[in-house]
Amino acid sequence: MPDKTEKPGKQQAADERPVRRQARGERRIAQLLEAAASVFCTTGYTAASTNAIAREAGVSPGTLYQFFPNKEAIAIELGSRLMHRMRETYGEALAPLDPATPLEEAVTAAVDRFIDFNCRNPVFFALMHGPDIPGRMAEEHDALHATLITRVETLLTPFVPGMPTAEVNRVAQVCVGIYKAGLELVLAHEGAEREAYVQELKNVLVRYLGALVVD
Amino acid sequence: MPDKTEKPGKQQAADERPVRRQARGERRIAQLLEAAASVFCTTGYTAASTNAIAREAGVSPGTLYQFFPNKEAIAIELGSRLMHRMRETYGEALAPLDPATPLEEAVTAAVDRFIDFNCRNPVFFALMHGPDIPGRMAEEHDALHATLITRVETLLTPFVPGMPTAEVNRVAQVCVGIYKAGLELVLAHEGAEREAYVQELKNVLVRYLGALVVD
DNA sequence: GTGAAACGCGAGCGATCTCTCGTGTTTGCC
DNA sequence: GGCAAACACGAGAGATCGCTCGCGTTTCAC
Repeated sequence: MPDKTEKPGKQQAADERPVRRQARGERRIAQLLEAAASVFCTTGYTAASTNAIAREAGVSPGTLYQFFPNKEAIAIELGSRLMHRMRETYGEALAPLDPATPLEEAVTAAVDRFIDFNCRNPVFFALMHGPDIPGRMAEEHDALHATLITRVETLLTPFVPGMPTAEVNRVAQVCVGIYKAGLELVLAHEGAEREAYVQELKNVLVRYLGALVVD
Repeated sequence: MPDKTEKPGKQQAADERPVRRQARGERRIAQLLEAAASVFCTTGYTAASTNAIAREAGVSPGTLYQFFPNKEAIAIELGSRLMHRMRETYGEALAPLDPATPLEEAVTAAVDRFIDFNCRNPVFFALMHGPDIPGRMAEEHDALHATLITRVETLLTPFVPGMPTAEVNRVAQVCVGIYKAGLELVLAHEGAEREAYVQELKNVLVRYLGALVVD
């Protein structure tokens, strides 16, 4: 039974009470989500135990379940807040491009933004990457992936005017795949080495897409 | 306590008996490994239960533990046999290249071979991909990854004569990352669509590496 | 044929994990 | 101040999983 009562003041279906949160409760929720992020990062979702999350947050298991109906809901809410933060950080993300923008610049901007976000929020990668995502998490995951693909497609379209949509979709899938692989390498290194991998990721994308543009 | 007694006739350390396998036992082992491959493919390593593997193989849990000391040993042995099959299928893998071979041909040959192997043995991907690999599996994983990187480096060297080794290593890491991402997309599709993704993967690698060659 | 060892079974032990429940404390509203 | 609801606790119920153990069956060397 999912708990939609994180925000107070919303009317519910007949079988759920509003549960008016106090300031203390909101603080606990934030605390628990932060602890969950930490635990998910180090052990992954499935291996993370709710008791470990509660311990990390310095509360009892019972308290955790005061705010989340189950372990999955923690990850869902965490992912949701991450998505929200991502949207508000980048507005409409890698969106507004006048067709005059050169490809290299567009790729650089998009990669820089996403890499930056993922470096600041390593949980994002941990939640998205694992094959250990159960039930409703998978839906959320697929939805995010789909919107990402769609956005890349619209980003791509002006650069490859005559390409059939099926092929555009394929190219977008490949781009996202490349980005994920690059992100993994980037997160695995630090400092100058990390910067070098970022540059390499940009190179891969620019050269791949560049060949399609002049084609 | 790891069990090195899969092959009969080997002398052991003082604390382990040889355990002379009968033909029946070898058959059971193959049966169990096949079942494990199936279960690992559908649920991943950590989520796979030894009881499920035994059930899939049509034997009791006790019988499974007659041949494997623990769950990890199953994955280890499975990975080991997979590696062996890979080596014997491709000899020294993507090895002998006279320097006259054009880049595109080299990439095509290497990608085709690896993709083919991974399509025939989907467990390989399942075992390598998950972040859910515990203990000694991780070592095996890292070892394989390292040898793969090294091989790609030596493959790469004749094409980029003046490049410093650190950069060669980075390029190899990127290539392997790209391959993994491409493999995931390839395995997610079938028929003509799959072929198209294989071609796209080759394109990415050729264009990325091509720019380094003429550089 | 006979004995030893390999094979096979399945109930169940111990550990772990998710989630509950009874009880006590704090907070906010009148 | 008083009361209802939100918050907090932690033992433990219930389920699952890896793995064991005792005992019965099959195989094989002699």
